[in-house]
Amino acid sequence: MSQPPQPSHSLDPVQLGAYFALIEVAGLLRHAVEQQLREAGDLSYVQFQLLARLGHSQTGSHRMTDLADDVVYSRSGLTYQAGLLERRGLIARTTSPDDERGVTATITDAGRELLGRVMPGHAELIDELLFQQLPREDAQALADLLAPARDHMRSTPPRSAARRRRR
Amino acid sequence: MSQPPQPSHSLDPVQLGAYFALIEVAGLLRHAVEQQLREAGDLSYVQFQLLARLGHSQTGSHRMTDLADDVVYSRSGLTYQAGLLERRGLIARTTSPDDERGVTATITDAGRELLGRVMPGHAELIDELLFQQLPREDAQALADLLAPARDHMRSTPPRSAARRRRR
DNA sequence: TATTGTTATACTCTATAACTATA
DNA sequence: TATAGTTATAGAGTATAACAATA
Repeated sequence: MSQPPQPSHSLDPVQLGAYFALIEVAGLLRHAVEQQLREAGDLSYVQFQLLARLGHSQTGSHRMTDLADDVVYSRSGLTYQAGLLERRGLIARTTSPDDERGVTATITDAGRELLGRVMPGHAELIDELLFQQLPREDAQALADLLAPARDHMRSTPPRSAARRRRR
Repeated sequence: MSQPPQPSHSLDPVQLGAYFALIEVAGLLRHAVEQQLREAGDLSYVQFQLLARLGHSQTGSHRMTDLADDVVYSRSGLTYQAGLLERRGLIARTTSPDDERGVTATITDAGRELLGRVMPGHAELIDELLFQQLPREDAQALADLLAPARDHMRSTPPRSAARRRRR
């Protein structure tokens, strides 16, 4: 084996610090937000994400597989969460018109209503915890810094690898 | 009630995008890292964090309460995780010398050894997923953007509030 | 034969409350 | 009386594998 030991793979202190800060900020933020969502609408964060995706889409609908890829990491996990949402009448599931195997989830009026009821407090909390500390132009900078990493992680390596392994 | 509606609390699209990107990047990153840690050392992320805190400290020790505040969100959660680590001989718990109520956790040689064994693959993964997409100076910028938010969330609002509520 | 989604199941993690011991 | 830590317990969430139905 003639590869160099692993000189490029070690993280320098700056990178390590950025990584830990990222994990910690997101963890604290998510923890706080989960409490708010639970209190305001009895929603877990995943359930909120599902409602938000559906609510923001043009049709209010998505296929289960797409939701699983976007929001959750396993299909059975999505089935579980979607079941909870459906039981509460916040989404509806119907077989997809174009593919009889597929299931299309659609947000209901009640779902939109709940989303609208939860969102203001949600935004307020995010604003308070994150953006009060961050000048507006820094929010843009943060988004720009994270976008390429997100795109890379969404597309390429570990998720598809895990998916392949699973079959 | 004469407060203004909530004009300053709504997030603009840039902020909303930054927030979602942050949550998503951290979530994907953490998910990938959790698999690596599980495979490389049969560690959960929290367990890794505990070992890392202890390993990076000068003495190799910390009080349980400090660890709970840093890494985990409830004391019983820490007791559980510390119990798992102790059972595997990766940490040791002793009553604190200065305060007989306290418990001091210390990383063992086996714990250091495992940390050392897990760390290269960990760094490699972070590098691949995050920093290959991020020029070095951007890593610094990211750390600088996140630091004030981290400090703010660590200190003030929801954790201490929750802690007070708990009593 | 491959893919979609669900189900059954087992497991990990987390939090609440009650409890013990020390300050 | 307050604090540190543990224990018991219960609940939520996740993943794996087996399965049914459609492509």
